Amino acid sequence: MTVPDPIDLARLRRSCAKCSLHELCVPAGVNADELRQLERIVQRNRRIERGERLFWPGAPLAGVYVAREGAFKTTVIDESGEEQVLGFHLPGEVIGLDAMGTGVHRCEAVALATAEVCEIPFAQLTAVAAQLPSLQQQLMRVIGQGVDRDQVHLGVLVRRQANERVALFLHGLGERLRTAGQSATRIRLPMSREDIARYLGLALETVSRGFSRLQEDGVIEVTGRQVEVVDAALLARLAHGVEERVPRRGRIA
Amino acid sequence: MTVPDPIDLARLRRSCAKCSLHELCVPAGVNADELRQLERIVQRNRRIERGERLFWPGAPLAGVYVAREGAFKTTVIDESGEEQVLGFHLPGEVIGLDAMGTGVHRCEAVALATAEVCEIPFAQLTAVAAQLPSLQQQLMRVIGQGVDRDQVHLGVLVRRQANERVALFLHGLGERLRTAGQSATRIRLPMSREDIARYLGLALETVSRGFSRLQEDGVIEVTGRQVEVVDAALLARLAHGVEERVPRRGRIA
DNA sequence: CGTCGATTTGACGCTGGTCAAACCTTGTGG
DNA sequence: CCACAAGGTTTGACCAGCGTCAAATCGACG
Repeated sequence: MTVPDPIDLARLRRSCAKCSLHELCVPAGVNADELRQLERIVQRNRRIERGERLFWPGAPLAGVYVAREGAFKTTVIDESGEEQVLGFHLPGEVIGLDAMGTGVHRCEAVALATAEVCEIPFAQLTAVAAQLPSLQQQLMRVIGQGVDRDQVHLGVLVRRQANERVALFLHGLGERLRTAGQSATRIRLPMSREDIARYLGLALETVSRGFSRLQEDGVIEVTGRQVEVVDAALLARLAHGVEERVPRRGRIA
Repeated sequence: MTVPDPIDLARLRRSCAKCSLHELCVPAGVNADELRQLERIVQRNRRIERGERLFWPGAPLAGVYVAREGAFKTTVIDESGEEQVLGFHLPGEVIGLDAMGTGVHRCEAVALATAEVCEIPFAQLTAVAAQLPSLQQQLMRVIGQGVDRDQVHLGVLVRRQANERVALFLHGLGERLRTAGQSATRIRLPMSREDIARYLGLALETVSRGFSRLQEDGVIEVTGRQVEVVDAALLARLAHGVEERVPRRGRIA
């Protein structure tokens, strides 16, 4: 056991944050020694070209990934052959925990743009985690948050109007871009309208109409994949289902 | 360390299976000693009346639960005040892992019928798990399977026609009842049409019409909450989205 | 046997899916 | 640097599926 070293810790934290591993490390619960151990097993700077896959259904869980640059989508093909987009993964967000349960991936992760990822080999992660209760706990927490996100997503897909879904998507994306250290108002979408549609459970034309409608209403400016959020406050309200130009139909008192 | 004791193990396994803890214990990975330790901390036979809650949003994670009798639904209230049903929990299925991430429940669990539950206090579970890597892993596996289920649910809610959703719901329920040791064809639904509707993201009238349609097509016999599956094979096909796409009032060929 | 909530059934209109075509953006090659 | 090609995106027209409102009927339980 060594005495905690504030300077080293700070450097590692920065490096970790830079490498976007902060979801695993930063939110407290991991001390200097543990962070150092974790750092040691991280494999850095693996380059993934646009369209390349990080893993695919049936692949054994090799590791968890965090993009430093670029973006990913995770998808499954349902039995009718349709692609369902489960989620998008921006820099700093953990990818690959879906195989946690079975040890085998059920979805595939595709790079939406050329990406730089860090990889934590799973065997070594569990080995380290087994010796570090706080990391174990942190791992649980990250998984739990993933579940939370899924449930939120689920809530969005059901019972929300198409335009609300689009607004919520854009709003959420902005928030996440902000945490990733990018602008939340000047957005270059890494995914196509079709990807968004398959994420939101809509037809791609409906997504497109949603964007157009938001532009008409002065909420955003759209030019293809370039989106400028003009009225962030309004976007947030629309996302939370507060208004909607057409008065809402019958609702609980 | 004691030598594994097959007789004791068998007894415990049975007891565990009877108590419906099998999701945590049975699927291998837990040996006799570990199972014994786990058994020791299980609190048995807590009685929950219909409508009573096991936990609610904001409640700290006290333990994980498994119903031995009865059934539960887990729900959240979205920001517009609507109740969204996240899932139903039949005997043998673990309840309460949603608080894994944060340590605080985000949903509430309500008994749909008077229930008998076993509780594993969380603090003790983690304490035991910390010393038993295989249990730790098994815990992860159960959580992972929960995530899987969520993603399947998600897949159902999107892109599926209303009638397909109803068929898939009934089919899935039957399968789960079978694993719980009950009949998969003679079903007494513990939940209302409204609960089902809020689970599937439909209006309750649409769910009702879905049941009626399945009856017209000779798939099931419905009398209120009593459902008899007449043609299980057809139900399975409908659930998997094969056929359907039948002209307005035509029967399935 | 009566009451009350749950379920079914009917009628109608809106949201959003589908088909189709025009338009824009981006990348490529001349 | 421009022209062209190939996706990607937008927009329009149409209509069917399903949500909403309303009322009748059923089932559970006192």
